[in-house]
Amino acid sequence: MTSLSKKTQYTLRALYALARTYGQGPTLIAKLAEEESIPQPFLEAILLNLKREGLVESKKGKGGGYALTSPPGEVTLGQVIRLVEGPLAPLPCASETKYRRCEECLEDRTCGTKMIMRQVRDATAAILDHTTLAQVCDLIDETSAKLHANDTFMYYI
Amino acid sequence: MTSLSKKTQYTLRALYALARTYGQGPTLIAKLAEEESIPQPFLEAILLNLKREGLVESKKGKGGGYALTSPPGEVTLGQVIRLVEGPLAPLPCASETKYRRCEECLEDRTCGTKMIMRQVRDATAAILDHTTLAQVCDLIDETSAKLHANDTFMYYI
DNA sequence: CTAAGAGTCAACTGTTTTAGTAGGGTAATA
DNA sequence: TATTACCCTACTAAAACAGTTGACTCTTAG
Repeated sequence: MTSLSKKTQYTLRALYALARTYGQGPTLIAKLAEEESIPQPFLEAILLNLKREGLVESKKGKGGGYALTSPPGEVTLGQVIRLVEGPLAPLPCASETKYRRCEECLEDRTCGTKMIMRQVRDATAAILDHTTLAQVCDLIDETSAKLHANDTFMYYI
Repeated sequence: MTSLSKKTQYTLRALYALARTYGQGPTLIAKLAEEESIPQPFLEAILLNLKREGLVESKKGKGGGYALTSPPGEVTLGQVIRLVEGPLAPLPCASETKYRRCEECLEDRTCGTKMIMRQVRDATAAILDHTTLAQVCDLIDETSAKLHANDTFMYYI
């Protein structure tokens, strides 16, 4: 089921970075690509896509770059992943936002797999639609802080 | 994220069918393929794989066919999906059963995406590892019964 | 008003996965 | 010993993934 593509991982990493500099002006594609180790032309395509979807805005010319359109606390992972990967549900017929009848189940209403996958979708959406970029950044900071505290502590043993 | 392949859907359909005839002797590949609308050579490969993993057993010659190894109440969807699709986690580094360090996150311990995907994995596993073939068959029967009751009811309005 | 900075865009390419097909081999039973 | 039925390898077409190429256009400073 490994379903998060590299593209989505790149997208999320780029957005975490933009979240951290929100309100401080635009960031260069080149800088983002460098710092997050993402092939620059690929990142360009990714950001362009996010721009078309309204998640980020861009500025051309000197002092240009990309920035989040909304505060990081208002962007959920669910939104982002849906933009890049499509529906969260493991099957199109189990999707809430983009339901598409499944070619596989002849009797759509009594497809057992579908009913269970609907539960999986709901559980996944409950997590991803309530987790924002800001929360992820905080989580990363907390974890780093704890790790560092432990490392420091180790030296004293 | 649509991550359930046709192969897995076929596998599950075949297993539901075998679950319904558990204890009544083996079922022919040809019959399974016909009834579940699965290309027979593909189904053969699927069943062979399940056999290697110990989920089903086969008998050759006249009166042969395939049957579940264990009672349908003891086989979970989690087991089956892991066999066919691999780990339930959206990222290899978020897997409990088959952890594999992620090439993408330089600092594995502070990867935000990983931490959230771990939550998604846990929620998914909680559902799939507690749902058995028998439960799915029951769910299908109940749903069919309700649908039929409604259909009948409609005629009386 | 023009040069440099910086994003925009279409089209192409190599690799991997998916969803099969083809065709013969092997074991069990009547 | 013929028939039934599973076993196995190898091949392939199409789609998805992970990029690359190269030309283009807009913005701003000087």
